[in-house]
Amino acid sequence: MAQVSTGTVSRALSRPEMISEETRNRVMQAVNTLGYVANGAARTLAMRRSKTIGAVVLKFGSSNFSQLVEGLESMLTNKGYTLLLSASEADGITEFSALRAMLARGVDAIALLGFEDSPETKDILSRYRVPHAHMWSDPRHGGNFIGLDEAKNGRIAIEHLSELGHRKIGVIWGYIGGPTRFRSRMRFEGLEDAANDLGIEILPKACIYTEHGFEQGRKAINEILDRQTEVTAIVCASDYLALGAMNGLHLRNKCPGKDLSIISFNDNDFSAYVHPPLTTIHLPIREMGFKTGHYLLKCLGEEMTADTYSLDVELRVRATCRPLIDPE
Amino acid sequence: MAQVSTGTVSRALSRPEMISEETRNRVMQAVNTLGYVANGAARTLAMRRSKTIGAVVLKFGSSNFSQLVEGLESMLTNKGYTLLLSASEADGITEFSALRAMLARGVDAIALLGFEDSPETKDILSRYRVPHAHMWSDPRHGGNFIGLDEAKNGRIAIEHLSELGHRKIGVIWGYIGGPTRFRSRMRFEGLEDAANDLGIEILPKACIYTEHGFEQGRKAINEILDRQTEVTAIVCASDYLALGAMNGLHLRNKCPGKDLSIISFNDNDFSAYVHPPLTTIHLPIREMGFKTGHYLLKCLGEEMTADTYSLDVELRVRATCRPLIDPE
DNA sequence: TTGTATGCGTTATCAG
DNA sequence: CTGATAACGCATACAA
Repeated sequence: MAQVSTGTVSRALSRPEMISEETRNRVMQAVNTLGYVANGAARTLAMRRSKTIGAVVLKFGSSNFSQLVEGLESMLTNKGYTLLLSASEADGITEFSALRAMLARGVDAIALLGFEDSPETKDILSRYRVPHAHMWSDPRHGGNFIGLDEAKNGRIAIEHLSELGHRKIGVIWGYIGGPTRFRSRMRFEGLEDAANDLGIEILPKACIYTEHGFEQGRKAINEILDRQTEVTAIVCASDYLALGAMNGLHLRNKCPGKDLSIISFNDNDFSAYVHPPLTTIHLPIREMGFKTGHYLLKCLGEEMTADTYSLDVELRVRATCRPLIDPE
Repeated sequence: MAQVSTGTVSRALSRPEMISEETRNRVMQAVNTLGYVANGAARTLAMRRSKTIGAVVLKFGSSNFSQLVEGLESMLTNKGYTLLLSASEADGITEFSALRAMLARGVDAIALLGFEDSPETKDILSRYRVPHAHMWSDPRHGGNFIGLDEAKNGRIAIEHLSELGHRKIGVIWGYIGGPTRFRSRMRFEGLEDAANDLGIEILPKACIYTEHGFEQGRKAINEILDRQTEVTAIVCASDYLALGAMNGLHLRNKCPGKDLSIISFNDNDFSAYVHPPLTTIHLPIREMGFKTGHYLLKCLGEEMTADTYSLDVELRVRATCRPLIDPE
């Protein structure tokens, strides 16, 4: 329609500077009236690059699917990439098969969440030399392990409680299986270290180790209350647990933040919406998505501006209603 | 390596029944030791089908991104499809450009959320004859409009309040722009109709029309309380508003569910985790994702089992702590 | 600056 | 049942 060869059209679209203004206009004209959209499969085949990043998010408890994916996606879109998502809880979708499917789709790089790092996985990943990153894992393991300084997170919680005057505290901790265990463990170690440093006592009788969940939090706080300890504050591993604990307190006519302080890490966003406000340590999940995208695109030789995404956690005291108690 | 032609390999992989057992084994053997994964781009090019569904979720207020996408994704994965996601809030990502990008990627079908249905959009959609579905829109508009019976939802709220004996109620309603406005409007009409039918009075002085959000809910309830009306219950359009309203009650030392009943629609999941439990009308968002996937795959000629996904809403009374008041 | 020709890795058609 | 061969629609090296 523009009276030019296919090659010229191709160049007009992907490298306009190589084409004279006149022909380019003619081509664009035709493109518009025809509503022409280049065939991505053919382009991928020819260029051996799909401009697509795969993300496979294996099901696990409190995975921050939504925030993480949002962060990753917006980063990629800005650079002209798209996100191929595999987050299925369907039966038989294993680590390996999900990965295989991604590779078959021809993704340029892969973001992983909740992977066991099995031999098979490692094998297929290395065989295809696809850039990949493990999200929410231990950043000390290397460049493609994107994650938080969990020990620091734990420390922040204790420091905050210490400043408020708490001396005897309890812990409701959530069990997480698999490779993500580390983040739970690290955070707890940070907790313990800081408690030692600051002269805070973690009463074993006020510590519960349980599954994650609202119900579990409620049960846990009940048990702790039954044990009649002297704790003035409880650290919860996740906001699910914390909200359950709050509810448990209410049910026994105690007021969170007054009779017993609760501080928690918020993996999710909803802990912002409870009353009385929970003291939460905000984890930068969305930013983790940014950082993952940033890393992968850099691996692909994309020009990336300086890494401005800090993964520092941020303490957000949401105690606008009642202050945490001062035990003195 | 298996001493066969490429054609045979292709068949061994995608149509095993056409191949003798012996050669098939030989091929599989080679596939395994080689770690061979077929090139999806080439396959797509040859078959003119990508086995990929695009979802473009335009940013808007309380979109249930996460649940909706999860539902859609699990449906697709079960049928061997994958999800190409575009949910960016990046600048300049318009309805049209997002759609274009999807088409360029060669998706077989498209799921839309939050679309204005502009002329351009319609044009490109019809030009490419790609099966598509509008999620969370008015199901009365046709087969590819997947959504809820919002009028019924409104009615359910009123019926429930009526059964509990409420006679004078208020409403905190959330404004949503764009084409999704309908769901808000429909729901409200259902509310009004049912109120008329059941002899319930919606006091204008206890009605607030506002943006969605936690803060907005808090302000709204404050205003309503200031107006000193006789309402015994408030219907909130979304759980964001409801949680804000709850908080507002607490701040004025009133107890939700005792001094004033609150009922809300829960678009999100977190309203399950508050105290005292909110009476909520659970909206089947995830199921909407299922249904969308079901519809699109059927358009693509996929064998689908009978449609078992009901989009009926479900009233979930979470009043395990304190009952709604009986105003008699 | 533009046209031509070849290759990208499959699937599908058609013989054998 | 299997092998050759021609699309599939684009990018690119090379020629003009």
